[in-house]
Amino acid sequence: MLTIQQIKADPEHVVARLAVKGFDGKEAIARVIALDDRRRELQLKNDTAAAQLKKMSDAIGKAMKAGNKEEAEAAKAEVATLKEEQKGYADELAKTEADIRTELLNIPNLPCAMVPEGRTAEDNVVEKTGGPMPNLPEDALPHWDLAKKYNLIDFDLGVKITGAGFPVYLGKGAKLQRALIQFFLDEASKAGYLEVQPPYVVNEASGYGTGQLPDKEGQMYFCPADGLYLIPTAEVPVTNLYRDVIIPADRLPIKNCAYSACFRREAGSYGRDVRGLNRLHQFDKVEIVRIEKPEDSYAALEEMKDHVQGLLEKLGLPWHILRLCGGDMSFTSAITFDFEVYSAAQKRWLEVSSVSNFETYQANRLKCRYRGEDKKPQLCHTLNGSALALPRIMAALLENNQTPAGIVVPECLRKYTGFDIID
RNA sequence: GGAAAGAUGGCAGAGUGGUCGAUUGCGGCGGUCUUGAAAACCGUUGAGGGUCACACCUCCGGGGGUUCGAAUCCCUCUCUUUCCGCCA
Repeated sequence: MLTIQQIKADPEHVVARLAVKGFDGKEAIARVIALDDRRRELQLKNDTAAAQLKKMSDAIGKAMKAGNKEEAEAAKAEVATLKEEQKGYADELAKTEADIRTELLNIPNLPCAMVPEGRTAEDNVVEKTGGPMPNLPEDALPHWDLAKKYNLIDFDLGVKITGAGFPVYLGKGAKLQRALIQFFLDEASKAGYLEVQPPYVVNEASGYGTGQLPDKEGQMYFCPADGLYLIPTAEVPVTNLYRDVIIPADRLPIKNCAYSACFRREAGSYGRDVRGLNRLHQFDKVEIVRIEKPEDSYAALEEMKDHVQGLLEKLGLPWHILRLCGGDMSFTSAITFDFEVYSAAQKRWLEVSSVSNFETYQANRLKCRYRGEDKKPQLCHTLNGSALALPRIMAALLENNQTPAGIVVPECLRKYTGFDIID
């Protein structure tokens, strides 16, 4: 969430930036400022009363010890009214603080200066394009047909044992999945990311820490008996490793990568978007997460983009990078770049990675801080990116690499798959 | 699933109603000594709010209560550990 300091420093600017995200924050910001003013006022009153109470209690203690019974009793009576007064302040203070938090939780992050204006995905800016565009014959098959033809994925079996959106990978399909995971993890390790294996289920505090709660409550699978959420991305457990910690400056940057299964309810999706591997309830992803000093975070973001681009280059897929416009960005992000690959038989671009800088927005919720030169703890910047999500990579690979002889496995994966063609 | 114990500062670990935000040890930082280092010794070392800066206030897992006064007593929730059972 935004910090009070951020908001109070320049409220007009905050409202203006929120507008870029299509969020009308004028009233909410005004409410936050009013609440905070009230909070300070109450804080002062409460502190004064509490200090007075403390002094009087000490005096009573001393009187008791000295044996001045009557004096102590008299003081007790006096304390009672003051105590009543102080309790009133304390209660209202607590309520005001809770109100501020509620307001802040519902205000999205500010898009940074580089974010283009826009409402929808149509307004995203194509920033860079690369990779060889395949030249497929007219009768090229979409990946769901290829998956069936080569017995790589059984969607119906998934429906039987679980439901739609939970495919079963078989044989070379399963091996290709495993190869991709290993390839991605190895590449991340080479780039200096520490590999982490996190739990796939997290508690409520972690959900709030990275901003899935309360914003995307309905998008996560929830286990009511235990109050736990299935992770929608490894970003959640990995970033939350740094919740409530103060990191010594010399330990930054922190670079972690993690493979995990990801679970998303995807309520409200339908149509061609969900066909085959395009949108699943469970999928695999390798995620990279960084904790940075504020002054380093944008350089880190570039490095992450280069890393993702490198993966797509090695896989030989046609890709482009979108700079998301304000309206298409997520609640918590300050800037996001989406990577899409071209799925040649479907003739459409598929999102395979999303690389974001959250600046201090997540860190403020997480209370993830570092101690710099001046000894005072201050908020870190957090970043993350997919490197990469598997299903659409799989879809594009199957479609783009189909030949009359079979599906050609990219060179970089062969040492993991143990085969170079699917036939 | 059954039983017990516990939750205190970066860590370990005291503290059972009155200057306790908290003894002490380790670790960290600064210094003395040393050519340098180690050892030893001295000092320092939590977070949040608030202030120009002080003052001041809050925080001993969360919430509630008793009391003039709670880390300490009571209730409740959560979590952790250990033992038994079951099991990969």
